[in-house]
Amino acid sequence: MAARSTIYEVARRSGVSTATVSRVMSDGAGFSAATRERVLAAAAELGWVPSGPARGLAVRRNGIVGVLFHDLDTSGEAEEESPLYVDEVIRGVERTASSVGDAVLIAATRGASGRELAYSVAGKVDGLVVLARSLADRDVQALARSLPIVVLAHRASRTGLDSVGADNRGGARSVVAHLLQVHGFTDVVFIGGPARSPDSMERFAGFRDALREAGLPVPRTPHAEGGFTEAGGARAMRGLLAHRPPPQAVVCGNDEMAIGALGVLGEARLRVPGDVAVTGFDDIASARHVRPALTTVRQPMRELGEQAVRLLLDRVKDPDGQRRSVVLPTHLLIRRSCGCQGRTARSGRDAS
Amino acid sequence: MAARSTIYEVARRSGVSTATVSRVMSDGAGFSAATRERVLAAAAELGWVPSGPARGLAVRRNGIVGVLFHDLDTSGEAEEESPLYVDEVIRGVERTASSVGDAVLIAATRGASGRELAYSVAGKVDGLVVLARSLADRDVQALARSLPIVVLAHRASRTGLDSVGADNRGGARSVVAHLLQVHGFTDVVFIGGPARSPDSMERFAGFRDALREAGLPVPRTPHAEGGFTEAGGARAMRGLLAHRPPPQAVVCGNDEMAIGALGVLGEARLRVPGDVAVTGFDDIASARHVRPALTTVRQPMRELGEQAVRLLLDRVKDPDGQRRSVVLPTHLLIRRSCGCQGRTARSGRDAS
DNA sequence: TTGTAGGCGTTATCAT
DNA sequence: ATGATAACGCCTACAA
Repeated sequence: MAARSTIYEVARRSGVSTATVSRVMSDGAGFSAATRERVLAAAAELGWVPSGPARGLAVRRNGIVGVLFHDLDTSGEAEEESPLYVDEVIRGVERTASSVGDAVLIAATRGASGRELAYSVAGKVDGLVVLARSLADRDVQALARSLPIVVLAHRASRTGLDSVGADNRGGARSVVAHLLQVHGFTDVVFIGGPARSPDSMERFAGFRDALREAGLPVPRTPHAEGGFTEAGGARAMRGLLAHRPPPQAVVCGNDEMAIGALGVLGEARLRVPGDVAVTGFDDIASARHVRPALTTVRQPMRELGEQAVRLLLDRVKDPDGQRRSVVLPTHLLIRRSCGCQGRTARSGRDAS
Repeated sequence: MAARSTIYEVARRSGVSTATVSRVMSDGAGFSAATRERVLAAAAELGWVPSGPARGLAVRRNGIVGVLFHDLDTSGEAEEESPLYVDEVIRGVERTASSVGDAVLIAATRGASGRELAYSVAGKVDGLVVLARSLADRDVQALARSLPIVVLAHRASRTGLDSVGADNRGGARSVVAHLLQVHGFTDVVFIGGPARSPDSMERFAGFRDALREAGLPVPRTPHAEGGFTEAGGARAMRGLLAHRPPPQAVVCGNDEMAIGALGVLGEARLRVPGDVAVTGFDDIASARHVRPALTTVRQPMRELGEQAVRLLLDRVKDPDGQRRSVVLPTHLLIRRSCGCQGRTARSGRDAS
């Protein structure tokens, strides 16, 4: 592998100046067809790839948007937090970024080491979308001073930045209302995700909304905590069963925990939905493959990523425009695990 | 959002030269504690984030590794090619890249537009891992002239570059051998992925190996083609059933197609594994959630990404070192869909 | 149509 | 311990 060649070599080889090479490469005008051919030929012969950094320095734009997300320890242990969610968001980001010719820089923060990485990434991109819990609020604020940032799944109010999120609260409220109204349950428990997850908190709030509206007692905290993982959901379910009679329904903060709960209920010889109903949140692929198929709330993960990039690109163009905050609707997906046969309803609301 | 500040402003504000600021930021030596404090304070006040491109230009290293993969059209249509595989690979790449402080630039190619994107990405990274079918061979070769590249899931021999892949052939051979030897099947069909997919071709080769070794007739081409998607697998299965009596077993090129086939068999009132056995490949999450749980071959997707980056980083350090090619072992995962009750066996081989 | 030259923000080499 | 200053590779007026 030869060393990277530069615009100077291309210029010399094709007998023109670097300015002309640059013009040719940027499809600009101001050169003859013959010149163009010579330049292109020289470039091809040398296998020249223009330096992104050099160009970025010159035009003050890198053509890169960054995504910061949270990942568990690199230790390779069993507990994996819902990679599917993040992956879908990233996919959305990638699609809309590449539709305008931008590439996507991704970086996962893991505890303390994340701060450094975040700053490093910030220096390389034109803008940053920051997922929940990937970076401390004060660092987000600090970075926001020098580049456009949109936060995703944060409690928007706290940052004052452009933000996008899903209607977690409304979605949770609608599954729970379904459980209470259609199935007439009165003994319903909630298995939450990580305590500080905004998503988990909002979903629990929706859970409480539904109970309150039904005139049932409203718990102050989730009945158990499963860290958004399948193993965690299983553990939480086991804990629940150890301390009390089985509830009529268990509402899980996400699908993986619901799947974990399903497994434990099966081992305990409890029928789902016959003995206890189960619901999830997100609608990951496994939700419809698991048996019974999981009643859940779909959140538009990919669209979240897409919207985030749209806001970001707009912000890059207009750094001082008005702040925007969009919340995407969620949809109730009724399958078997709640006791229904498979209808579908909708819920959620649009945004500002 | 203020404009990005520069090292000059930090230098002026802290009353030192840019050289000193640079030294402080790079944890180097050669400055007093007091100076260090002043510089850090000034940097914090200004919210300064060093410019990645500028630094990259100066040190000739960006701290970015790129990943090029293939994605279907952005049209948002139904058919999604196994995102899970790519996501896992990317995750592996991200983990080992970030373990050395590098960030990851991802870009999906979609048909023709991909070429341009690929060249643009190549200019921004220190090295590139190129997944199968994301870029034409000649372009890979061209890019390889100016930066380190490792190909993933290519037929290594064709490129002459560092490469990593999984033992697809051995894995496929082992499931099929299981079907033939343990279950005594003689009428087994293969549903392949995209015709030009190296992975699919290798798996089909393994399928043929097993038949040949068992003294059974060996087909020249897959019995059907399902494009690696769930919908495609369903379509392929339907086609098969329309033209012939149900086979004893259907071996699918990947898990999503197997899941699609499972659905169609159910609709056709054929029992799995009672009437026909089904196997997959990859071991995606849904494979163990679907009923019956899918007998499949696990390929170490994340490790593929990790290995790729290791080779890449080594290559960056030693551009002229010897070419390396690693093939990771695959594992047979026996579950229910083949007719067993859930044992587990292994298969595969290591590499050079 | 084409060339010259300054600037983009850092790092690194010499001096001091 | 600190400061000038020349790269790094490209773009873009400004000239010609």
